[in-house]
Amino acid sequence: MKRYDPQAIEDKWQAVWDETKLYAASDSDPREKYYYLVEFPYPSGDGLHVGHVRSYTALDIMARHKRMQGFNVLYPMGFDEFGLPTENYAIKHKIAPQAATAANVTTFTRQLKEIGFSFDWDRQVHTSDPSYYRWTQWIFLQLLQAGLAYQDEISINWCPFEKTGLANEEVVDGKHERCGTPVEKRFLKQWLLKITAYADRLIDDLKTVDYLDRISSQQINWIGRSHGAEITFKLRNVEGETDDRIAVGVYTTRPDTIFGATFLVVSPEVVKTWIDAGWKASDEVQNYVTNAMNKAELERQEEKVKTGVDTSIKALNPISGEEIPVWVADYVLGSYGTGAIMAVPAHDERDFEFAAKYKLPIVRVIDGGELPYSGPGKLVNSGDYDGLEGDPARHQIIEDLVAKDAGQGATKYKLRDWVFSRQHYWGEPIPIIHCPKCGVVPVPVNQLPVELPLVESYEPTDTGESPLAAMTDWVNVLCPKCESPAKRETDTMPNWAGSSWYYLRYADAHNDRAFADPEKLKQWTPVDLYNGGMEHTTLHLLYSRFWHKFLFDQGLVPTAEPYAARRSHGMILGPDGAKMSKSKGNVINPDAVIVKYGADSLRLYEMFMGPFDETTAWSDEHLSGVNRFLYRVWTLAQVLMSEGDRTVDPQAEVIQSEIFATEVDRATHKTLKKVHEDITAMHFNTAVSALMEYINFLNEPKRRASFVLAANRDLADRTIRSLVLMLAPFTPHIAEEIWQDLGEPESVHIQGWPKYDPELIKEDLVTIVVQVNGKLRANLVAPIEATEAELTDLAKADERVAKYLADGEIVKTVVVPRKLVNFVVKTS
RNA sequence: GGGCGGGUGGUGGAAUGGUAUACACGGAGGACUUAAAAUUCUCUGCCGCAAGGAUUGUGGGUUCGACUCCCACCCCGCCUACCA
Repeated sequence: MKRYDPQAIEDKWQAVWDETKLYAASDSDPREKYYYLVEFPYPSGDGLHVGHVRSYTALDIMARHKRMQGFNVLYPMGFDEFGLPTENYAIKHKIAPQAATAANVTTFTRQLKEIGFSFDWDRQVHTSDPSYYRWTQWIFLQLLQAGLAYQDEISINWCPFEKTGLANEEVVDGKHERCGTPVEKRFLKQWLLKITAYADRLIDDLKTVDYLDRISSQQINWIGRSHGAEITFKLRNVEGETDDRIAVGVYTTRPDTIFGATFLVVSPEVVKTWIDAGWKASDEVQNYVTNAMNKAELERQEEKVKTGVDTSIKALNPISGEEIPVWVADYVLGSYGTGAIMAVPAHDERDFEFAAKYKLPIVRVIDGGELPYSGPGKLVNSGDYDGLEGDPARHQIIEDLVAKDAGQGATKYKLRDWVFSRQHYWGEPIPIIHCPKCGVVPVPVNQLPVELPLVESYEPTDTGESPLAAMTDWVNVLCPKCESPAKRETDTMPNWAGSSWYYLRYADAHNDRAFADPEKLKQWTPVDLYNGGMEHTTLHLLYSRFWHKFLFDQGLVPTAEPYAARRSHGMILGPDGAKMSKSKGNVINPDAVIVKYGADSLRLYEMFMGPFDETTAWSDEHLSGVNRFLYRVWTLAQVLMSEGDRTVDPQAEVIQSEIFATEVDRATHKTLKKVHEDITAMHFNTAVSALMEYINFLNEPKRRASFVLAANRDLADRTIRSLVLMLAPFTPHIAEEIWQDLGEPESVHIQGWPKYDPELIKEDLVTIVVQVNGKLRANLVAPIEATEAELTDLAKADERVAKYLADGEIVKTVVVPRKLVNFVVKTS
């Protein structure tokens, strides 16, 4: 009997699939398209992670399943190559990032092929390839032209370890999310992209796509839209005079509490602009502001006790007419709203704390619970507005503010513009030339790509300039407009640039005249199903939606949203239940798993380990169970296929009847239905369970022996075929091998998916559960069409039930046809 | 503090109003073997010798019937956070 040798058959078939380009998607195929996308990997030196495998296997199964159902499926793969780990590795080992990337891509490619994913390798995308980033640069120039890219001298998050500016999204807990270094503040001239211009659409259009709820809500949260009012308080300086240099509006979501505003708080950032404008601050205010501005984010966040200084400025409440003091305090952020608030200590916890500390008045204006009370309620102590409820009060006050020209309704967002400059070598050069005469000049499109020059040192500098600045040959150019000496922009793009549009390039990966042909975009986009990690929800996913919407507005892509559906896989933890990390030594290497068990086992285990979207810990023991299952499948296949020796083992007890065939076919079709539905719903773990149950059923010794009978030849044949077809999406190699052993000349992966026959799975007998007062007392088997009366009689007749009915009165009988009978009994 | 998940045997988990614990792991015992591994068979959530009983984080509710629906609370995970 032929032995199961996973590694041998996997190598063999991978070579065949590669050579025959079995999974290449055709642009001219008239069948309905389906586009599955997984996040392309960053080719780090660590190699493929089992987390990649989980995501890629899931969509590989769906892609294979859809292909078998006759769809023209696109399931592409590429590499997100720019990024700091590669640069750091290159610096440390003194090799070019290009070389390090090439080596890592080779490893990743080998690993991906060894798992047998059905990617269309002809459409590979490499973000660091000039033929690709040419178009990344081109899109940037379109953004620039549309006024969505701009330069600004801003205080940015600066990572002192990697010596680069960071986007907000990359700062976690005041630390750089990748290297953990506390982030500092620096003032640098940076390129920014106006993602805030798309804030509303990025929220509102979520209604038009099918994203996992937690993904949508996380994006909505991150964008942080709130509705309120912007209110102008007239300011008077110490002398009681108005001063043009000091002015501020405040933003509040609770204009209804305006009578409770007992002071104003302005952020140090705003006060600094006053000082810069020439306003004379007291030494105390001056010091406080300087101090606060020098603090790193982390320090400011860590302060538990609020501090502040009275500026001696007075503000006039436009509604109540009251004069209140203006304070500066760093618990108010310069970067949100207007950078100033009206403090309502009675109804805001932070203001309450501050007022208590500095002995500022606290006035209740909303009827409700204990102070500080931030809930809803009727207005009190609010002059003419007393008695109004929150919503009408807010509307009325905003109306009155508008009438007095002292404010209006306003919508604010937490989302900030995307800091798009990095002071690093290993990224797309920003295609800009700075001319002393003409200013910012875009590199003419026909001169794209602006290629990264080879440099001697990739070390970032401390000056806030990228290493490219040292490349004078490259930096010094003539201005494309006036031909006077000019300099290239030396900052590069963040690593999120290339990934913001790569899914479009898959539609037309080799186009050198456009980022993609409009017809091909129409053919393939949008992505029908996109799967990726939750950690990209507020980074890559949001950025790429933004770019896509921009391209849509430019008429360059056919849809307003890039991804029709987005799903996310759960994290795989180490066997110890902790997040996998090199330092903890709990990293599972897929290569080792393949060497020991084979790729099919790896794939099947990752699907079986638990619900696809939930976090689960790795277990080698559970993996070996799946491996055993595949050996059982193999052995069973040998039995079902055995040709020459179809005699009965005289010792074996066999079933040789029509009932046997009916029973087997029914099991087959039930499994077909279950597996089909579970793949569609991404319930891969239960699909695998169903296959296991099916194998257990077929493998029962009596059945196994019966399959070998000459009379059951056809039954055995159709059973093994259905089994192999069902397994094909999950474990493509073993399925292909058995399919070939069945004498089939063509690949199993281009066969039609076997449809289940609803007639076949109809049962004529069902198990009826009999309960007394809701407690299970008996099971009985009854014909499926039995009436309520018949079921009641059958149930009453059962001695196990009768016992409980004897000493009481049946007050009610509940019958659910095909399912149960429940007697409600009252004992006297 | 806010948002989103989740809590079921020794373990991963199944069941979305109708037999709780499918499937798998682990464990126990048997067969095969000189032996071990592998394989294979039987048993295996808890208490109880058994009959039986209790049981899905806790407490309450709706229902003939609740892991499932509703209310309150406790715990865990992820995301986010002086966002006014």
